[in-house]
Amino acid sequence: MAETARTPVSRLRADGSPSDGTADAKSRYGNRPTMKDVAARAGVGLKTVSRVVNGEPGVTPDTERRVQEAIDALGFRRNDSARVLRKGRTASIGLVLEDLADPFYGPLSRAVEEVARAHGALLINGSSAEDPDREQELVLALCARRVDGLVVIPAGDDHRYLEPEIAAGVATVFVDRPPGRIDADVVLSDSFGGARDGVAHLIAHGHRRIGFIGDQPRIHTAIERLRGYRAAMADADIDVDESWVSLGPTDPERVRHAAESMLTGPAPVTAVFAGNNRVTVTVVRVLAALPRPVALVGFDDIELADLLSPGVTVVAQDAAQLGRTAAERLFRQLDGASDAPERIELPTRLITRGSGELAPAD
Amino acid sequence: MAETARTPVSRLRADGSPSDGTADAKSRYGNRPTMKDVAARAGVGLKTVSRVVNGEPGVTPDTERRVQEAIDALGFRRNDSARVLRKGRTASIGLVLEDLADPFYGPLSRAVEEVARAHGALLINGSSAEDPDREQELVLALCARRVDGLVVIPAGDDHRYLEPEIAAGVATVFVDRPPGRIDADVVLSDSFGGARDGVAHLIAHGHRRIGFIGDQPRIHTAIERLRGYRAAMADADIDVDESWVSLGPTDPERVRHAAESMLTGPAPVTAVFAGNNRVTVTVVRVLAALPRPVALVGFDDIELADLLSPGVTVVAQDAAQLGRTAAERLFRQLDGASDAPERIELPTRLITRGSGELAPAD
DNA sequence: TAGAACCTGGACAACGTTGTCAGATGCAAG
DNA sequence: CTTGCATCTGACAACGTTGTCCAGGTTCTA
Repeated sequence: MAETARTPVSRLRADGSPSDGTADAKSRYGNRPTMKDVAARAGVGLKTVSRVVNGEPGVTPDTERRVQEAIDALGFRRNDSARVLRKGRTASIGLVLEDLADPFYGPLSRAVEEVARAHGALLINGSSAEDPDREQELVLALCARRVDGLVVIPAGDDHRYLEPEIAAGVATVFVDRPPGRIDADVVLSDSFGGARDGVAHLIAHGHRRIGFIGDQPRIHTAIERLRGYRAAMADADIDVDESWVSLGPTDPERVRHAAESMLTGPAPVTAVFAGNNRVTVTVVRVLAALPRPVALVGFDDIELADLLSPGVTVVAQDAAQLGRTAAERLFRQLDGASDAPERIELPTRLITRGSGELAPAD
Repeated sequence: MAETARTPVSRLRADGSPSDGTADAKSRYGNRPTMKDVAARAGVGLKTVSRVVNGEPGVTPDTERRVQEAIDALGFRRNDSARVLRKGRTASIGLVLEDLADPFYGPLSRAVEEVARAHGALLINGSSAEDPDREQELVLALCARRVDGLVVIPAGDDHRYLEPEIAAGVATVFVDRPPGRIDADVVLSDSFGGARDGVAHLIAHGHRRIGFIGDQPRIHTAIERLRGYRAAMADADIDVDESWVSLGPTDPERVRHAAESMLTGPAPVTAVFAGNNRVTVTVVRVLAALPRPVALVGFDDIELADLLSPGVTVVAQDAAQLGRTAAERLFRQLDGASDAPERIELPTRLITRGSGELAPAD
C-alpha cells in the first residue's frame, strides 16, 4: 500500500529560482510552519508558543493543550538555526579526524559521540585525509557553524590559525597528536613508552636485528614511536643499522617494499616492529609468505589478531578511552573550567599472543 | 586531585580594544566580531562586507582590500547560523547509523562524507545503537537543525514520524534496511540473493546440515538473509531442522551459545552460515576451538579474513558503494529531481578463501 | 554639454527564535 | 466595590546575515 502524501512539487529549490516573484519570501523548503503560524492557529501569542515548546513555566494547562494541538496539526518543528542565532550556543561539537573508515577512529568517534550525547550535543565530523589544508578548511567551516567545541586529530603542524577561534571561546582539545605552535589541551597515548616496551619485549626474546616500519615522519606519533624504538635499542646497547628503519606512507605497496627490503639485506632483521595498525596488517601478510618465522610486534590492536597463527603481539592503545577523555575535557572547558592547557598521556598495554615471542631464526 | 576553582565567566576573553569608544552597550559578552564591526572598521557599509565575504561582484579592488584588512585584523568569521536562517539551506546532511564503531559503517560513512564534501556539505552523524527511540530522537534533532537531507540506517520499523519532514522538503534516503510504513528511497545490498548463494555454495560442497546464525528478527537484513538460507535449502530439497536456525542479538555470548548448541545436537551441523560480520567473528572463534573442521560462510567481509587458516569465505557487500549510492541519490533529490521513491539493490560477491569449501566431516 | 547607461555602496527589511517587560486577568482581602 | 498581589500572556526588540532597491558617481554617447 503505502501511498505517500508527498507533494511532488516542492522538494527544494535552488537559490535563483525562476520567476516566482520575490526570492526573499519562502522559496526555500515547502513552507514549514513557524511559531507564528502555530500561535495564529492556537489563537495565542508568539511567546506563549515558545514557552510551550521549551517547557517553560507559566502556561495554563488549557492554553498548553491548545498550543500542543496546533503544533501537532501543523507538524511544527522548532528551527534550531534561529534558536542558535539568538542563544549563542549550538549544542554541537566538531570532530576532525584523519579517516572515518580507519578502524582505529571508529571507536574513538563513537566515544566522543557518547560524551556529546550525554551533554545534549550533536557531533559534526569530517575527515582530513591527512591533509593539513583540508584539516584547516574543515576546522574553519566548523567554526563558522559556531560549534561549541572542537576535538581535533591534527594533520598539520601549525595551528596558529585557531588562535582567534580559541580566544573567541571555542573549546578545543587535540587527540592522538599534539597541536603545532599553539598551546592547547591534548590527549595522547604513550607512543614513546609503548614502542620502547614493545621493542624491549623483542630484545628480551633474543632479537638484536629488529626492523621498524612507521608512518610518515611529519606525524608526531611516528616520530615518538621511532624514538621509543631507538631508546630500547640503546638500552640494550644495540647499534641500529639504518637499513632497518623505514618511515613513510602506510599504503600496502610502500610497507610491503620496506618490509621485504629489510628482510633480505646482508643483515636481515629477525623481528619487525610495526608502527601502526595499517602497517601491521601488511607486515603480517608479508611474513605469512616467508619460509622462516620472523617475530612481530605491532602498535595498535587489530581485530582477529588472536586467531592468526601465530597470534599477533601488539602494543594496544585504547582508542575509545582516548576519545572519551578528550571529549570530557572539552565539556569541562565548556562548563567554565579555566585550567591551563594540559597534556594527558594514556598508558599502552602489551598484549602477547605469540608473534612477539618467537625466537630469532638465525 | 586538586579541585580547581571554577568561574562561570571564564575563557571568553573580550578583546578589549582600548581606543575604540563604541564598545559600550553592544559588546557585553565577549562576542565575536560581526560584519557590522568589520564595516565600521573598514569605513564601509554592511552589505559591502557581505559582498566581499561571499565573493560577490561589484566591489572595487581598493574597497575590497580595506575590507579584507579589517576582517583579518578582527579575526572575523562569518556566522553560518545567521546565514542559514536567511538562506534556508544549511549545507549539511545528517547520517544516522547503528554504531560508528562497527567496522562495517566506517567505510559507509566515509563514502557519504566524501559525496557530501563534493557538494560542499558537512556531515552530522549519530549512532542509534539499534534503538528505535534513539533513532527517532536523533532524526528529529537533525531536522530541527534543518539539515538539507538525511541518510538513515533505520533501527525502527515505523517511520511515519518523518512524513511531515519529507513533505517539508527534507531529502531522505534509507540505507541497508528499508524504512517502515512510509515510501522513500532506499539503497540495499541483496541480502536474500547473497545469503542464498552463500548457502548454495556450501550445499555444492556436499553439506546438508547447515546452520544459520543471524541478527534479531526485527532487523530486515536478518530476515532477508534467513529467507535466502531457506530458499537455498529448499532448492536442494533439504528439510531445515529448526534447531539449526538461530536469530537474536549478536553479542559474543549469545552467538557462541547458538553455535555450540547447533554443533552438538543429535544432528550436528557440518557447516554454518553467519548472518553478519559480528556473528562471523565469534563463529570463527568457536570453530577454531573445535577438533573437527566445520565449514563457514559469512555475510560481510572482515579484515584479515584471508590470513586465517582456513581463510574465511564470505559474501561481501560493498559498504562504501552503499553509502556513495545513497548520498548521490540524496543530492539528486536536493538538486530538484522529483523521481518517485526507488529501491536500489546492490549485488553481493562471494569470495572463496577456504572455509566455505571444506567438505562435511561426517 | 546633457542625458543615458553603468557601476559602486549603503539603508532597510526580512529570516524564526528568545529575553524583557509591561499589560491583563483572576482572586483574596480590606 | 475597590485594592493588592500573583499569575498569565503577548508586543517588541534583538541575534547576524543576505536580498532588494535606491542614491550617488562615473563614463560614454548623441
